[in-house]
Amino acid sequence: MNIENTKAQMKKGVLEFCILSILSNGENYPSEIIEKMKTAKLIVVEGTLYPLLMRLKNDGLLSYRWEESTSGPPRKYYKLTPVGEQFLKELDITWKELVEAVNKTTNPSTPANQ
Amino acid sequence: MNIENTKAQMKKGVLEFCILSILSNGENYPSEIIEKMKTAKLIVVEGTLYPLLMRLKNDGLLSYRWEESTSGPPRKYYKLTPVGEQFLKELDITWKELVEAVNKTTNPSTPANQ
DNA sequence: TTTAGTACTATGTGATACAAGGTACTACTT
DNA sequence: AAGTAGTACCTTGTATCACATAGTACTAAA
Repeated sequence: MNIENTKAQMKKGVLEFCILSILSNGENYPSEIIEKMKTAKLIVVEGTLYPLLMRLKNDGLLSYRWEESTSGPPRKYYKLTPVGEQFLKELDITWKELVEAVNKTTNPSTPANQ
Repeated sequence: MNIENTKAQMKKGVLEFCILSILSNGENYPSEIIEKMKTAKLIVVEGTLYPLLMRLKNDGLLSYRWEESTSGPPRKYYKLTPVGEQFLKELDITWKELVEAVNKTTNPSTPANQ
């Protein structure tokens, strides 16, 4: 049992939310997503991101188009589908509820209401 | 892919944090923990909690004592060990960092500092 | 042709929330 | 005494996901 493992566990489910959020601001290809996550201090590696994008695409939340690159192989630019946008809204609520629930549990001295 | 599954995934790693937090305020036995979590809108079932408590105990973060009950079988009252208290402090930091990272990713228009 | 850099893909492992089922103790009823 | 309900603790099997690792393929420069 160590902090690193717990951090990894805490990230589960949250990555999905972050990726959809990033794509809601416009098209991105995987390496860009990794960069943006890193900027926000959320380290994600290829082995995590690619399967996740594949899953989101297969579930109809994302679509992509190929685009040639002048500096390497072609890139897959992903974007949200209407279903993805709807799902993102629900995830946003879910995340806020989780944060509030955790705060209630960990700060019982400062109840939110009552 | 549905919201319920994502909720379950988001809870990973967070439950550990919540349970340690609850126990930092004093001894509790499992059913009490489940009740307190439910009050905070964090539904946890026995099949999740018991293995988790066992693991935390085996890792030296928790200890317990038996106490007779007037209304059923004896109860296991859990409490934090010094190691558990230290770990909780680190988890608290980890949680705050995660919340900030997610907020940065999902609200890029309102950077926290810069 | 070789090497380096970029980009995408696939496989196997470990951790964990949960469903479902089981054991055991107490108190009340018949 | 036997049966029932309620409470409490425990175990097993499944699905999901982050990650490490390794691999494929394209471009450009040496």
